[in-house]
Amino acid sequence: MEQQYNPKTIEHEVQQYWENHHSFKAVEDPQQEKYYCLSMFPYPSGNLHVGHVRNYTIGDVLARFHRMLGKNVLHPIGWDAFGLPAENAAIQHQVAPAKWTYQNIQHMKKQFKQLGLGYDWDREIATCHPEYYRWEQWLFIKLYEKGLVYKKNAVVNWDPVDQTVLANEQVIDGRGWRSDAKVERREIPQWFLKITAYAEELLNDLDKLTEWPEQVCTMQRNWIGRANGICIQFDTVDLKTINTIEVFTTRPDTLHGVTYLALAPEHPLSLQAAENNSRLKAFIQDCRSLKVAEAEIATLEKQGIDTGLKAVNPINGEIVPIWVANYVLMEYGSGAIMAVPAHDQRDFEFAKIYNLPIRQVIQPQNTTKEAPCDLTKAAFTEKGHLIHSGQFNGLSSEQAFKAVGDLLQEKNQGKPEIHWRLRDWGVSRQRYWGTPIPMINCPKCGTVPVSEKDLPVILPEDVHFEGVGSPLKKMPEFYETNCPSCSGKAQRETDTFDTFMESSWYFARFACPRQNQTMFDNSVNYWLPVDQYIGGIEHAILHLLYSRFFYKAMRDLGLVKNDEPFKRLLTQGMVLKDGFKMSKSKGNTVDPKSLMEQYGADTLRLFLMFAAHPEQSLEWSDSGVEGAFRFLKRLWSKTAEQVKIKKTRNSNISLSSTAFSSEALSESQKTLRRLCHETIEKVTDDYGRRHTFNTAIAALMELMNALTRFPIQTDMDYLIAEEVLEAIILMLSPIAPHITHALWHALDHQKAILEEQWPKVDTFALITDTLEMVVQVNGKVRAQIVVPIHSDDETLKKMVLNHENVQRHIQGKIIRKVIIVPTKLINVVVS
RNA sequence: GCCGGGAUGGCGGAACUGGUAGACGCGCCAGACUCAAAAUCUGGUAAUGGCGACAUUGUGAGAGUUCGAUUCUCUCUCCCGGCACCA
Repeated sequence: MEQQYNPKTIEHEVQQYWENHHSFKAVEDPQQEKYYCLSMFPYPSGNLHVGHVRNYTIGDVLARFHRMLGKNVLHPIGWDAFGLPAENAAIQHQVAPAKWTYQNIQHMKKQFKQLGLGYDWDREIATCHPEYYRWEQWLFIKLYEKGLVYKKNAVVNWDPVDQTVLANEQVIDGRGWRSDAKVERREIPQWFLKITAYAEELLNDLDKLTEWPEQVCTMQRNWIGRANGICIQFDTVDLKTINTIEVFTTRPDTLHGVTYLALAPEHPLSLQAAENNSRLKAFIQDCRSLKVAEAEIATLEKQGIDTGLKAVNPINGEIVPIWVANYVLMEYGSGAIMAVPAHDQRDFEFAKIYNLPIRQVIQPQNTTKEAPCDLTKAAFTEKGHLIHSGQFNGLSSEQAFKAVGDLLQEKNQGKPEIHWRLRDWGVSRQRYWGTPIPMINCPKCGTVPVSEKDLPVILPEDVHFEGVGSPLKKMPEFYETNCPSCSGKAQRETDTFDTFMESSWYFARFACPRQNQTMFDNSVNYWLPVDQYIGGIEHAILHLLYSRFFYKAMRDLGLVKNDEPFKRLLTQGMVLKDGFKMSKSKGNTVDPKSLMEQYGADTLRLFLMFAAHPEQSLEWSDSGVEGAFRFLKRLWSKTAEQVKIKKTRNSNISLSSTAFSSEALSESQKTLRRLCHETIEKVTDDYGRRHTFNTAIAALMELMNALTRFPIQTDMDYLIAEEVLEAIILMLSPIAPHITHALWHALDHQKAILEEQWPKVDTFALITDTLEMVVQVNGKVRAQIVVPIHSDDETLKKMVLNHENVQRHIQGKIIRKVIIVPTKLINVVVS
């Protein structure tokens, strides 16, 4: 074998070997346990960044590890190919989005191969291929037939100069990014998927996701936001057109504390009131220049205007003013709220600004007298018991919830309701580079879905892209068609789907990506659900929730079995540099290409897995890479040395591994074997259960250090060294697959390392007869003692109290107690 | 603003169930090899005091629970992710 580690030639050769042997081709085999490992597919932006490398290396490590455990592994990859950046590139570089995207895919594919990622390339998919999106169009029509699709008006960011809809990302400080014009909210008809029909199940099934990070489940729970409350009707005073205002509240117990109502600026009554109120009209107009983003509204300085109208509190007949306020969302509830400044922080802030009364009606638990709590700085938002609430005084918040609800229901002015924060999913995008929505607008028949036999509706790829508006709207050859129902002249939808549509089902299509008769065939029942899904924490809500929704909807259409698509989830942290998410705009990207050229893919993979726990954000540093490279070089020369010894020694010195357990081993031999098998135990757990590749690598480095210090003099030394070295190489192979492939071959193995089994723990090697315990006095470490295993408490106590350093610290003091934590620690408490 | 997460040596990080804080790596220091340098190998490396044994302090800040807290509870500061048209 070569004396020098030369990653460039090795990696190329090994990659060639995998290619020639179709090493990663996945074939269904009902006899074998399957393992479907998937990293979230990338958007083909053109350049690979370190975050990608991290994501795909984690997936590759797990796929290779489970393969060595004997499972039938599916590890596919594809491209989330539709999206806004392609349109931007089209404008910037005068290249069609399709061409730009395909070039990027080619480029990134090459880089993925250079990274040594073990994908089944036969299953590669790109979402911009008609063979892919035809099934999305087909599914959309099925969902339409099932009543899960509807059309309604919804607000978008409208650029009045460019006459185009803008993404939130394209609105900067309230202005269009290209035109710099003040953005307006505009309502246009759009398609929606009824995800709220699954709200309950999406919430409840989170409990089944025991192998998901708890924080992701919590975020989804909050996002779905089940709210148990009461819908209350306030009658308006002297108003004929709109005689009630509906509000939703989760705190009916605070109903006596209502001092005003607040309407969203888009609320029908707001608009009506503005008709002969120019100040209000101007205010509503002002609110319209807001970007369509919740964060935008929530961080606003609270503003509002009194409409002059009044409403009646149904519980006590009190007349309260009706305001229009910018902090009330039209999308949530009924677009109107009852304001209780004393017990809601946002209402409190608003009331402070406009000098509206703040009336306490809830008193903290455990307080008996009716003393007002401090409401000068903030609202009291917790539950308690009622005061100043007439007949309800003295009730707890929970009791009042029911009592108030009952009374309102009796008076026919309210009813219990469950509200969801989750809103239906708007899937229309007024953009070119996306899946065409398979709908036809007929002047006679209205909206009609495209016939199944006419699918796919193909997106024309050869277009002239100006950047203002979608080219589809200027292409009669695209939109002019006939109505499937009456055959008369009709027009196609020119909007395309939200790109989250494609990513909500691609994981299932990997089971049968070339199937052109049906969306899925029987192979989905073999491969799904995904056993391990890996992706950025930034996808914790939207992508994962949409995918869960799709899966349930597809289940109800009989397309898949099971309730949840992803059994186990690993959310990787961001790769940061100088404390920021890497992005082109910040100019802080690290190019993996130059690192790969300098050190090779194995070093880059090793470093990324070593630098941090996969779920934590990773602070990039160039210097650490050197250390990973050094480790591989040491492993290389250690193996070369071992091979040399092998050649000089008698060839018949092979012993079966049981021989290692014999009493004949020396202390140092036993110690090294024990460390080796402890390491196998730890690394197996780190890979399989904990997914902490960083600590697995640290353990392998420690074992390597021990091996380096172990002198080889006898045949037994040599055999033990070989056992340890082979264990290190095998356990490192999922992370550094090229070098370990070469080293395994150099150690005279015929089988390729990726066909080998994961090393097994020899429990005999773990046996020891002493252990080290820590001795504390009053919780401070004062000594370490080596004790025979299974020592009884009395013996331990005696040993500890006789210890010189312990004696010094307990001298002249009274021993209060001695705490013994078996196998770990003894704490002497004195005073 | 709301929801979720994070903060540990000069740096990246480890400490899994409340039990030796700083594993492993980087960097730095010293030594070996070398005419010299690079590479490589060996040893040291939280701070303070001490020749040393050892002692004191120390995990963003402040409080609390406990024999014992990086770990649990509360309050706060700063940073990161998401907030429905970036993917």
